[in-house]
Amino acid sequence: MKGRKQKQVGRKAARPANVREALVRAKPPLELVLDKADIEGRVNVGLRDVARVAGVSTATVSRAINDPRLVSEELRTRIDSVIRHLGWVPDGAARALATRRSATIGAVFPTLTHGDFARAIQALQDELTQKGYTLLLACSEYKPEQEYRQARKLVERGVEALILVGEAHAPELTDFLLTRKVLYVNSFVYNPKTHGTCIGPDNRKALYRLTKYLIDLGHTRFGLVAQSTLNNDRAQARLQGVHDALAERGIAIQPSHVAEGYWGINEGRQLFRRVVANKPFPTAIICGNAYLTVGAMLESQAMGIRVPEQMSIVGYDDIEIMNELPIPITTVRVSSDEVGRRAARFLVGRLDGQAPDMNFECEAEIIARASSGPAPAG
Amino acid sequence: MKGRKQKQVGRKAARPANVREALVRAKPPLELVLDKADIEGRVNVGLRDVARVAGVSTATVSRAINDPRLVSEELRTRIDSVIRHLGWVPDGAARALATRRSATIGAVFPTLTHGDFARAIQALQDELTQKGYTLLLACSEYKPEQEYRQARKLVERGVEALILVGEAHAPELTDFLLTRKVLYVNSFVYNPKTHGTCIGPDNRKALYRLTKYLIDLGHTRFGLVAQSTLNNDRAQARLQGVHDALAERGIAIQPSHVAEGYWGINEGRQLFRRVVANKPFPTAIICGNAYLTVGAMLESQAMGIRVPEQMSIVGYDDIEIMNELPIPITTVRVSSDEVGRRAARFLVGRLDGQAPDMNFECEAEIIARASSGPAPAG
DNA sequence: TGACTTTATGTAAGCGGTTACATATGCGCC
DNA sequence: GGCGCATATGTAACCGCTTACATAAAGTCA
Repeated sequence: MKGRKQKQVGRKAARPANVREALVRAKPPLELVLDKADIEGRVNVGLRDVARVAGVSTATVSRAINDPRLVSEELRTRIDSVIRHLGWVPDGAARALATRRSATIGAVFPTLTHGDFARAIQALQDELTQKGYTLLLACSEYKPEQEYRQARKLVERGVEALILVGEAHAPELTDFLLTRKVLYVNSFVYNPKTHGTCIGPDNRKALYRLTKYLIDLGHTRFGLVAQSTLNNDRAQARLQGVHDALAERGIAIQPSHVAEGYWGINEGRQLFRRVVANKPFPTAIICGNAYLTVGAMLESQAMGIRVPEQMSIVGYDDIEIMNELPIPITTVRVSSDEVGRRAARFLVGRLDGQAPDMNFECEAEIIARASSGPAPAG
Repeated sequence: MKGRKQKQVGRKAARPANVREALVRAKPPLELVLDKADIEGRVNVGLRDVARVAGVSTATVSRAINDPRLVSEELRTRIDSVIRHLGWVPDGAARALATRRSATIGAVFPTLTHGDFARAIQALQDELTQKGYTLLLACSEYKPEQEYRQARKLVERGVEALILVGEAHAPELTDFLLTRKVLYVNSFVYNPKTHGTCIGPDNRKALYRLTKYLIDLGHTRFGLVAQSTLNNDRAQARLQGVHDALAERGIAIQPSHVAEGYWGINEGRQLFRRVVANKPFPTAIICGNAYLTVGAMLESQAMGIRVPEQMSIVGYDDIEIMNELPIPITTVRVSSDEVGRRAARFLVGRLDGQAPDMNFECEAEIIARASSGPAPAG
């Protein structure tokens, strides 16, 4: 690194006494001193410079900014003004190193482009900022191995805790967290049986209940526009919920009425077409996420299917458009905000040595709208 | 801080020679040494421990991980295995402090919940990760003063550069960046006249052209479902573009045909109702952002207005649903990905001492769809 | 073969803060 | 007045890495 200056032997020894004492005694006009300090050649002002110019020790400056009560009124104001004039900003890395606290919390989300994750992140951030922490964010793109790498990097960056999504992680990651004793939480899931604290909805239960709701409406022929369960334990759990509810009533689902895909309105359309291609088509379609649902709904309308008279369509996740389409869609609402906020509070609490290690189940509420109704007669 | 151990006088002096030499000569089974190291009482393993266990100097370990070519094959593998066994993760803060490089870039976005910002952020992150940087993210919630605070905090955290959105910032922020000589870019805008590099579409021009496109279709009665211009220079510029185009043809817009609001489909609906309440209603409605547009479109359909026969509706920003509604919507497409990617490349380039300081205008393309057509006769 | 590179490693001084411990001063009270 | 204690400041040793400089060993070449 070429920026580094030549050895600065004697720096420490040469400076303090004379300069400082001169200052203390003479108290030259502040401006003058500042200019001098500027000129002196150091690229970045440091706490030491503040101390020198203010004529105090580094310890006092440090105290003045971290716990002002420890410093006399007079020095405090003097130091403050020097800081302002010098435009000094404390160096986070140095502070982190010295205190061994980074006041940073990391999060690895599959993606930012899902509205619910975005909302959770925003809530997370608000909450953390409020408590004096910073969020360090990374994306796994639904790849466990990338999740592992990112989490590692975050730990390397000194995060004091980690927020993950889901409960299924690469084994390396679990090992890593365990051996390093990293505090973390699995968000967007509720499954007390797995390792680690979890904060989120019980995905299985949510879809179990949604399915039962449809069964109670008399439906027996179901179709699934499912989200790929690859590397997505939430989607898996939801699917499980559907199957559990159906099995309970001895209802079988025809394989050709199940289509699995990723994400997006258009994808939803395609999958929907595939599902309804096999007559007699299902009277109830359950979709795996919000955008797939919107796609299914739009396609059903394009195909002239009457909803809910001929067919009920329900989804998961309650984004605004679910309620704004010509036929508002029945769905499951989970407060992503709450997930984010709770996760933040939990971790901060633990870091501050409070808060028991407790799982938290977020409400998953069925919002019944016009897209679902009784099964058509016959 | 109670975690700190008692003064460790003599630590440095006492350790190296004897222990190390013993190791080098004796080469006891690795496992044994590891246990010992574990037991030794230090909570976190550090590079020093790795060095000690591997029987080399700290410098060698450092080199082995940062520039392996400098270390002999033999030592390299020995060190690697010790690192793995010890589960050591280098301390980012210490490294940042020593190198005075954080390999971190900060970004302050108004919100994460806008799809285009989310996409830009994701692109940003991908690109940065690829180049070995980390993204530190913050939200301003459209408040300049919060933007300032967040940016400051990011600088404190040691970011080497900053990505902002828009060109209008709190004066304190501009000052701060200037005096601290922080590298930054204004994203999502293109206006070479302002201070700082900008990367994004020319918002004014984009809507100027969109408006002209409508004028060329024969429209003369315009309505605006505008996004609030408060603290949003992009929205302002877009509005300006509309006005410029209209002024050029001497077209006046009736004040009652302008409604301003924030965000959301529902908001779009309300604003749309307000605009069309004043007969004769406009034959062309220009909306300020994607969700307002969707709202306007849905409401127009709910009201039974025939689009585009009676009225053209156009928007800004091309999110998926714009193309999936029964009447696909004409809009302006800006590649948020590109904005993010370019911003990342630019900053990384500058940091590495390449890349000239150059503004970049992203294409803003008009995507003509079914929602716009010739003005109704008469 | 000896002076001169090159290559592999070690030594120790930082990086810019924090904080334990030492010191100095002021105050209350017997 | 002297003792104890609280308050305000200073001194300097760390935090866990990197890296300039020093050193030693192994080529290279005239």
